[in-house]
Amino acid sequence: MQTRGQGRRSDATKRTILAAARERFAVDGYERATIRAIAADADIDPAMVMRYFGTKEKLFAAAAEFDLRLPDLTAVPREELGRRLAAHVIDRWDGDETLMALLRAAVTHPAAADRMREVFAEQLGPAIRAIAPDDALARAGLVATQVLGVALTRYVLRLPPVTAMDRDTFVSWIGPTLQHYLTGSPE
Amino acid sequence: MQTRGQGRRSDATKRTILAAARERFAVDGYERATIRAIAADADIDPAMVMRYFGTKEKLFAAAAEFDLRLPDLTAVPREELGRRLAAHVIDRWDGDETLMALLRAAVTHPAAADRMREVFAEQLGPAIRAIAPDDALARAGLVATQVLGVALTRYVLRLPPVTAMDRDTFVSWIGPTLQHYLTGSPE
DNA sequence: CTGGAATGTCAACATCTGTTGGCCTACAGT
DNA sequence: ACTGTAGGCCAACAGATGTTGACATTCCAG
Repeated sequence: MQTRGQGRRSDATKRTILAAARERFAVDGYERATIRAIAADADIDPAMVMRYFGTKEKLFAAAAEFDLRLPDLTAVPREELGRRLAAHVIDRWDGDETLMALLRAAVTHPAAADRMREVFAEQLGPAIRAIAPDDALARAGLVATQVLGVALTRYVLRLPPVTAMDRDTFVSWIGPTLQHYLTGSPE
Repeated sequence: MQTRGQGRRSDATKRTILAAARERFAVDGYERATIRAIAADADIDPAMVMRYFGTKEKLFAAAAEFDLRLPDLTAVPREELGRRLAAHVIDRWDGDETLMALLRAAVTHPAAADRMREVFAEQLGPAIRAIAPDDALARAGLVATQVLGVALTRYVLRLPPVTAMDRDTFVSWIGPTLQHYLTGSPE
């Protein structure tokens, strides 16, 4: 038995599988991402995937563990909240495929949709409650519509005008919207 | 041969199949919506579906024919554009599952994503060019992020705070955002 | 060196998928 | 009444999928 050092040898394999799974789920969505394809990407026998993760469903759950990594919004000047959040979102997601995996899967797979709701209930909700106690729930929902709308059109559907927009222009447009949802009131 | 009157007898069957297909695609997405399930819903043999539509792709294409039915925005007072568009979107989509079908499928199925881009290029793009010739493309993209974000969170993911919001509150929040994207400038 | 656990490989399973071709039925035109 | 044809049904195919169990290999503690 070995309990110190780099950990089990199989941990490396597990990580390889997870990386391949994340990519496949991100590109293909839950149904089209087959265990066999993931295993082939990882250069590993499909049976290993089952041995380590038990089931496709559990493999997805492990691969789609998702952390928004929201910054501490209470430390941000109130009038900059929107821009800061917009910048964070785009910086966080350009180049990370975990969100795409989760989003693509959430749209067709009920369990993934549950997880998506969890992520927003447990991460976005509290963060917003900390800076906007009134109507925090509604505000979080509104922020979600805009933020996930960006994720959908930019990273998943790849609408040309949206992908073409550079980071700063983006922040200048989306920032004020989020600011309004966070600190404004309906007209 | 019969060419007048109610049309062929099979046209009714076709319509039944299309209705069932729209519902299944909307609920399950492209991959999980099986021809067999659609046929069962329509109380028809799976082979009939193939006979009439040739292939699953073509069936989807026929079922996801989608019209935003945008109103004539040039007839709307400039300062009301945002609210009017927000109201239209929510009224158009509450209760119509065609959008959900298209959206769910577009996320995992490349051909459906193409169609989604077409819809926005051919319907939203021109409508916005008519009222905002400058930066029409970028503005259309921004509008798409917010509008599709609403569609995604309200009708597909069903985030509780978003589904809970009633029509008028919604319009009061989303309207100004769209107004800004249509007629404003980045900060 | 040796035995047993951890890792990995291989082949097969049951099931579901889109799709096809043959067959039956009903009915319109003659 | 006869026939051609459109509409409908059944059974089957080939391929892919998640999953499983039996077998081989590697590795390390004793």
